[in-house]
Amino acid sequence: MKILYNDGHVEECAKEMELEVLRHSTAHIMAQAVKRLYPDTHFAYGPATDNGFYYDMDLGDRALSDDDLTAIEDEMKKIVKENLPFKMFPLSREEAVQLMQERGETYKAEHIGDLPEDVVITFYQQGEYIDMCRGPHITYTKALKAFKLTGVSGAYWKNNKENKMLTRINGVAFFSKDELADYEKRMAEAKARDHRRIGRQMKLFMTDDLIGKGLPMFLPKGYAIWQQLEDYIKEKEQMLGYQHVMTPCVGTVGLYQTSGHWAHYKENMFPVMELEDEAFVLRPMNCPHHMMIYANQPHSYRDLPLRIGEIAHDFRFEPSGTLKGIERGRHFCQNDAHLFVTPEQIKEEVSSVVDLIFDVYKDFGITDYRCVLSLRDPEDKVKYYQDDEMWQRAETALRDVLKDLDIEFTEEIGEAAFYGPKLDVNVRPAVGAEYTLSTCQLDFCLPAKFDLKYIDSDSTEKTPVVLHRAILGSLDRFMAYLIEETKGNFPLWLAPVQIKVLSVSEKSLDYARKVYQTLRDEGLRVELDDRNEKIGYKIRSARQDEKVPYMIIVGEKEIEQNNISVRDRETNQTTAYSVEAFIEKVHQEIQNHSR
RNA sequence: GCUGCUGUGGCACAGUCGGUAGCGCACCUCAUUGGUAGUGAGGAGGUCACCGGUUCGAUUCCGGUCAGCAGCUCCA
Repeated sequence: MKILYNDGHVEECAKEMELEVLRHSTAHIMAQAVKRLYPDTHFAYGPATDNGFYYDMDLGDRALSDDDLTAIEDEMKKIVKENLPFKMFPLSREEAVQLMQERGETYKAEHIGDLPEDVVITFYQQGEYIDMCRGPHITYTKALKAFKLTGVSGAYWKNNKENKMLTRINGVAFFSKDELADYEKRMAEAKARDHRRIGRQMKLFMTDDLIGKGLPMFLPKGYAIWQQLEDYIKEKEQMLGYQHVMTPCVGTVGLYQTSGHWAHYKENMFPVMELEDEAFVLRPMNCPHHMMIYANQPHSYRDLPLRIGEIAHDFRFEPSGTLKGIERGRHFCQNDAHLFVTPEQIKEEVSSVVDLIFDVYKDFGITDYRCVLSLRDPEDKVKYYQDDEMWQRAETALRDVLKDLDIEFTEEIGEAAFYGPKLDVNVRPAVGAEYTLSTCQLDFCLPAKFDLKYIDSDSTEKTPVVLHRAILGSLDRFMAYLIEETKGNFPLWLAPVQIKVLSVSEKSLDYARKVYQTLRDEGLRVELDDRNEKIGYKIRSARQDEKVPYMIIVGEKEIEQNNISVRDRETNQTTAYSVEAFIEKVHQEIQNHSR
């Protein structure tokens, strides 16, 4: 594909850049179509994205409907058919500003002011449409063969919520119609494994307006998974010397004033409850409680590291628009722990936390993640605790550990917690934006605020350092991730229903009940389908609705041979087992935690 | 929270250019006793999210509220 660069020359485009250029040019063509249909539209930014492009624009008071999008799409097709050439011309800064102002493009004019002095300001034009842009672009509109407008939403000018909200039209573009069809197929599949949908289908959790939005409730089958996760991670932690505690879901306002959370996050907390002479809030996090546990008794350096863990219920008043099933709710359960360590122990403890994270990911087969070293923005004097020396020390310490451990990571400025830098491990859900699954945060700040001490070997009082860490993050979110990764086909050890016994007919009912009871007595999560239905139908519903790992089919044949026929979810193969041999196999498999 | 879209039985959807609604799955009953992805017949279930307005009449049109979805912002 030939493209037009902003110095005017045309050249074959590097393969890896082609799609981006095509998509960005699609944004221009869309803008042209919009301008034809709604001449008083003013444009802001219109970049290429992962699968397509968007363009932010000011449409005045106009709201776009799906029909409007179709009309824009049709106009775009016309423009493609007209096969207009893309042309490029540069202008001086003054001329550029003047041209944009003449055309009413105030956002573009403002943008010129943000550009570096030495940059050459270029314009691209196809037909009657002119757009200030650094390019490069396709050479003719006919190069655009497969695109679709996917939706309209709002976005703030320059991503700042103080600014005017513009209309963003999103679209996708590909080289060919086949690729577009492929993309649409992938999107449909992603939607089908959205944890909210599967959660409802499999009866894992529910919400109800009368309970309140953002407050999911786990049903028996969802809670079965939950309990497995809780037991799993607590056992791992116990092996590593963690001690688990249980603390209340409320605390006084004073507690959060002491920690500093009050100043930063009170808008996102459920409002204060004032009773007798005290003021309480539902707790949004557990650090302060754990700090007080540490402070409950004096500590020697010999006690450290002290690892306090809790599967803790937290409440955050998240903005309504950010709620998303069990991925982000207003109540959730953290797999939280605070490690109280001496400065010398930081490296070893961070490294042990990182090991634990990856050990757990291995158990769950999680391979698609990204590590981020989240640093403070030194310019932001409001959000971050002000102590340059402390930040310097903490960020350097965390970075050094990550380097020593040979972990691949990117650094992101302004992503730190107010009290310290973080290592975040991020994943991408089936639908929606990337989020953090695990985190490990280095904190020199809260221990000082709570005046925590230990007596060092030289008999002097010193302040410990705290590592905040969450491995499964919140159990809710982790479960959301697992649902989407497995499409509800949980591994045997997690499956809410591990085994389903299906009777062929009434003649085998008694035998089926006996098998069912035997498995239940083994502590297995088993169900019996003794409905008056055909075996094919029972298999279908066990597969489709409940995604049961093992189906046991029992009929007259099995009674005669005193065995069971086991159908495997993965292979759809049926194998004959004695009940004892099957129990042995299943226990074995659960122990191994892998399939 | 902001912008936009959506809201019809438990679920997934039709439909009504204004005259109070249907299909499939699920559910219940009966018959069928069946062997590896849907046995047949019958039945029950909805004041079309809620509140107001327009109208002889609103599920349908208009306004508001609530909820869901997408994006933005945010995520200790």
